[in-house]
Amino acid sequence: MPELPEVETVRRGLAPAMEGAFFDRVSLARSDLRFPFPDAFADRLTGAKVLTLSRRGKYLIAALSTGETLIMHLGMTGRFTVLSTGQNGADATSPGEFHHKAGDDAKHDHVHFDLRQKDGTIVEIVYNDVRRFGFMDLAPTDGLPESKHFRGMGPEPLSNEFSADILNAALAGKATPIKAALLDQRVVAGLGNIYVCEALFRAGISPRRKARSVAGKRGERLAPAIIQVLRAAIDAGGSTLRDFAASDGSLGYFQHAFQVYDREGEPCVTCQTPVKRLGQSGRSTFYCPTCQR
DNA sequence: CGCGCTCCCTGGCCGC
DNA sequence: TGCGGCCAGGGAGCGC
Repeated sequence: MPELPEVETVRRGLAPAMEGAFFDRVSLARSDLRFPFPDAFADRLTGAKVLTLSRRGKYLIAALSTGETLIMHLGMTGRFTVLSTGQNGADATSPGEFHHKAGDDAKHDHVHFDLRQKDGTIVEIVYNDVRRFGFMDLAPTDGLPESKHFRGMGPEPLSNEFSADILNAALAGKATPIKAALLDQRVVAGLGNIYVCEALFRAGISPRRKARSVAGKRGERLAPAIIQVLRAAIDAGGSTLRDFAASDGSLGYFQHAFQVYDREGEPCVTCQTPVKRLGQSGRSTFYCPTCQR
């Protein structure tokens, strides 16, 4: 479940291999993931230089020298593995040069990128996605914020565009439970089920409370709680939870710091009340019925 | 338009 | 030991 911290961790893992490098070869094992790849996907990438690798919400964004941007979403189980062949391209197709990728099944390797580095070496990046909820797209770099994946997306929670006032304004008038509101990428970008549960716990707010009743005093607590839990998770290198591995194959440790998520029946870290599980908008919500009001 | 629900996809896990 | 069913969940789409 890569959410913002995990995607940021992946970005940091991929950036050294991608920024300033050229797509030397692109190959697809199938014509679609969650959605079909865009027309001539491989051709449009081949030869392009990666100018920057950034992130918006849960999306990875590679700005290219061609005027297009490569947009990548990891869905539920998407992972990137960086394979250094140590040689300049000739070895890239030699099976002996491929490093073993612990935990991955090659039958779910869907995309291969060969990236030619400034020093001429080739670094291979493999995208593996068991459930194929991830996808890739290309869009003109010019006007990207208004393109379909980003239009209407809420503020980046770790940027200056996010604050308690901004959050309160987005929640005002919403009758939906605060849990559902925070999962809505138009309210704030990058939160998923885990970090919404954790942020609500840290802010002492019940996931069942109407969003509009959070706007105000509780919103003053919620915005900092969101920022803090995301920062802590990024610092820990992202959580791993079942399917996730960082792009360099290492695992994060934030999962050990979950205070409510996936802890049904276990004692609340604050008051010892058993953590409750609740179904909301088709997802599980975990919360402390005593601490969260 | 806002809101809530289903679907997509696979593998891990649980109960029988 | 095998098998059926449930669960994980981000985002698109659809219906009310």
